[in-house]
Amino acid sequence: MIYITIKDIAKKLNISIATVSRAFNDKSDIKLDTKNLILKTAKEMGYRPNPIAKKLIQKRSLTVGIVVPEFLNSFFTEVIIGAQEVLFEKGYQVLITQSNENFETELKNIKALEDSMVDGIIISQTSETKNVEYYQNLINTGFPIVFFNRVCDEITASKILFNDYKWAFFATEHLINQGYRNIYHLKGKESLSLTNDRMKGFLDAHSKHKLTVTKEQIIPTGFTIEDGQKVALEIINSGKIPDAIFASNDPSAIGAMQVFKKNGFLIPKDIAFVGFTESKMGSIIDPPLTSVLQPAHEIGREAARTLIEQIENPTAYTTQIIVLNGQLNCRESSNKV
Amino acid sequence: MIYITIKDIAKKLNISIATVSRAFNDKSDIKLDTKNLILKTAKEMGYRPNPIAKKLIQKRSLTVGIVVPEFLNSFFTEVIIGAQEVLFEKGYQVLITQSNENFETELKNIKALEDSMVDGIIISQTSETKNVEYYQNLINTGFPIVFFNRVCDEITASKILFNDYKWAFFATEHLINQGYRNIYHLKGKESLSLTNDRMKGFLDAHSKHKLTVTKEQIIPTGFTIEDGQKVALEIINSGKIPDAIFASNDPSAIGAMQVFKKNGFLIPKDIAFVGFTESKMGSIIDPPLTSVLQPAHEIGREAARTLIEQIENPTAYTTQIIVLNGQLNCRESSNKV
DNA sequence: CTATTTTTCGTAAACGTTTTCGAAAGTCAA
DNA sequence: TTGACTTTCGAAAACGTTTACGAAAAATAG
Repeated sequence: MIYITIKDIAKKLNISIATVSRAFNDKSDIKLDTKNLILKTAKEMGYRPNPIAKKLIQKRSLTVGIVVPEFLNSFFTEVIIGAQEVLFEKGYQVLITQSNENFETELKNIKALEDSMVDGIIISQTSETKNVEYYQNLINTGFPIVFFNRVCDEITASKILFNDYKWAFFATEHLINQGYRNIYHLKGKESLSLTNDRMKGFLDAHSKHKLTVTKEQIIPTGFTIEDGQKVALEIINSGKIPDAIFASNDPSAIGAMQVFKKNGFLIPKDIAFVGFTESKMGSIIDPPLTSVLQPAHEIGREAARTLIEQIENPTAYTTQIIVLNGQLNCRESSNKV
Repeated sequence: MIYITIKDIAKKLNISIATVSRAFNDKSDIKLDTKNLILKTAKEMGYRPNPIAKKLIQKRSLTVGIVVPEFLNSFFTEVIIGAQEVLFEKGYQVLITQSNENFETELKNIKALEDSMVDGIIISQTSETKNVEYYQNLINTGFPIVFFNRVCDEITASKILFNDYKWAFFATEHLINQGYRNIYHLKGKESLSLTNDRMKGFLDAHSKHKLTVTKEQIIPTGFTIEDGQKVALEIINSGKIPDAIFASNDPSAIGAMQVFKKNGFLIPKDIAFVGFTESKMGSIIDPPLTSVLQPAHEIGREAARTLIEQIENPTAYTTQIIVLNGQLNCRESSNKV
């Protein structure tokens, strides 16, 4: 690969490289004629500016990194698509990494992105993330970071959030309104604040309707289909069967639902299900799964917007907490007849 | 953000920057003592090498780009995960872009990646891709590219393929063996070679069993759930109902299946379904969808391996066509009882 | 026509590395 | 002690840009 540089153009036109550079950067101190000449011959020669050199001198990479815990579920990929839209529009490159729900990998990703000199990072943490120190240090140096979805309360930074409490409350209340009285909650990993928020919503909905919740009704679970299956088996084996399950995400709800179905339970007659974070799978499974729709696309766009603001205005910037709205998609899985 | 450079280290230790550089690059011409001293003080000072400067001088970015048509379906994300594994291991950064099944966007992505000076590209084209010129030019300049899954026959380059013909043949034969005799094929977009390969497999399986195929049995379709739903409606409205459908991917099979179910057809009793490219959704839908499993993960790894080979050995390299093996996951949707 | 301002351009330094070349210092044998 | 190697290091150029500074040229004012 042979690259044409501004030197080549300068030599050919017998002018200085400074002038050539000016032609490409919309500088005022260049005659229109020469500018056009340069642009024309540059095109003829097949010149393409070297972004690496530009980055080196401008100390900006025009690249931002995105870190997600996984991308097999469509939630994160939709967020990414949304973020990419606004980032591309503003001329930013996007580096995507996934942590495989593993904190070590997450840190590696962050460091790799730092090494790539990204101008900022959009991140949703793994469910294993505990060590907050690294992030806080990074943030303290002024490095632009925006968190979304999976965040730690202890970190002070801009966050794009969903009102997990409110929607968990609504989802639970929906079940209560349908007449369900013995509802179990599959809550996620302890380290995430969304876990507690959703649980609190679950609890408060019960309080509001003067229903008590016992310890057994709340079961720590992971976020995968397999986790849901495992928990469902345990419940069935215990012999105490709830009449409804509110899971803190769709995959675990689906996993549990599969196992109950396989064991002869009718849904929603014997046991109802509500998930969280609307997934394509949820609308396809039989019966279709009631779930809280998170505005994934909008979350991505908002995160990107916030990050760009922080990058391009580092001094005036103050951390923002943005809470987006959702929707409860009621479907058959929770429809008491 | 204040960066420590090798200059700072050199100044502090009263040595030259050349020596500092040598310490970090495992060069032989440096005393072990000084090397250790440099490494130690560098660490103390919080030095991190500037990858941009390194790229500029080394004319290599140690970054490769991945372009996929979409990533809402798990196939492509799994390929990406596989590719990332081997690329990260070899020290490469990965830039992921998605084209939204749009050829314009695909070209934009390619150009953005070129501008980022990636060392090579792994790509699966959109179903709209027709203009082959751009790629052929790029390849002719010696730029390393590896294609996978969605490829054009006219382009000569390294490709990681799946034997679409063979597995479409097996899938069809499976239906025939189950006793189905009036099988429709939802084929994909014309521009992709996999479309024709899968159709040929479909046809040849019929020939082998001395069954004729009429024109009506082959229906051009898109790759989404919605496309499948649309086609299913058309079939139902036409009044001529096949006893089985072999779709050229899972989403279109699932979409069609949903519509048939909703219209009172029993699956697989009234109509059987077979998909292609095993998806998570396929195993979750009721009844579970028979589908051809593509080794997505392995495809990614193989593509990465091939690309790295080409990047690191540009002269000796010859284009490779690698064909990977699959598996037919027989499930209830095609199980004639 | 001179003086002043404005426009246009070239020189050179800078960004943070790697690397070539040559020189200084150390080692070893005779 | 001398010469020949070997080891270790520094000076400086290079990668492809941008940009501050100043000078030349052109335009304008008086």
